[in-house]
Amino acid sequence: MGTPNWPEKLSTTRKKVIRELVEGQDYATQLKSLLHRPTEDHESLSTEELVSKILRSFSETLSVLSSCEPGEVSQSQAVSHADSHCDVRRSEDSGESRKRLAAKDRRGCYKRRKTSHTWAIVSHTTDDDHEWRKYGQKEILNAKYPRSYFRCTRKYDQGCGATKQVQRMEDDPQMFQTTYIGHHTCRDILKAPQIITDSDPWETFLVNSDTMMMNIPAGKQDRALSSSTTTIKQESLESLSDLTDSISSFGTNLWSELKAFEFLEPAVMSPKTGSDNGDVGSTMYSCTDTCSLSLDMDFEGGFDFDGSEFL
DNA sequence: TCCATTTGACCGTA
DNA sequence: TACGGTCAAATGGA
Repeated sequence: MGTPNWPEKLSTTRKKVIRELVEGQDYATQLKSLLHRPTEDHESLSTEELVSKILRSFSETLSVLSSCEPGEVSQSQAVSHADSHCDVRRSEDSGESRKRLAAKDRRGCYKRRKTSHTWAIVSHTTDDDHEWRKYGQKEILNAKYPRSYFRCTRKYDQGCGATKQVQRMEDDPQMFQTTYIGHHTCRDILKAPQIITDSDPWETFLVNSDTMMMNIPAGKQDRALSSSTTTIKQESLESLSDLTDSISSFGTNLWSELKAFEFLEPAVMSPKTGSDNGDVGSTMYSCTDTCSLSLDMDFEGGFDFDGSEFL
């Protein structure tokens, strides 16, 4: 995949990402100390302000990273290619036999994404700040309620590959578990990406910070994933402190990853021919704990290198 | 008539 | 081979 301007773009992108992460790490550290000694200190920022700043920092980082993912571009191309294939089929026939022919011809029409950037939230509403179109519903084995499938309405005009799956919770039918797959690449300026309006900062935290959620101490992950946000809100101060520890360590680890990334950039820049479009993210980060947990970016074949480049 | 949703069938992955 | 994700024709509402 030839993306000539990709190195320069990455360079600026990297700087921005690093700046955002450093900022986020700084705020997280402040928050941590604030939680350890919750005295009235009017000089420093309040916890809420700090949380907002951390969230903004990570949102910005994610946004930058996703907007420069070549994989997203290639994905859109793949989509439009597939679509055109289907459209040809669609327009060429009509009548009784069409359905069967069409069904046969559908082979290769779509490619299921393998591992993409996914994260889940549990909420009483399925609404968020994006427009979604429902494209399917499926009964799931051992699940009481069907799962609904949504794609971004900008899929075809802007090639946005974001999708979400919504499933009603079995134990609490009022609540929905929403799984987001992929980040929005559409440019809907009026609607800030991944900001849940009716949520408090911690809910938003879960929405935005899939990678951080992975860093939530074991045992809390499940609760964060499967229980309602109310439960999350009731987390004790100690838990919050743990969380800020996690954020801090996430920032620190990510920082070292990025430094390594920066150091090895020439290798990154050389496209590896003949690779198999594998799960770049996991290969790339399989060397450290952080990697397997964080930055699980899936470049979907566009960012064509693997771990061997680093060795 | 257009657009969103429903639904049955197809297809990829484990 | 079963399950789950996606497609696209059919359907219904505005």
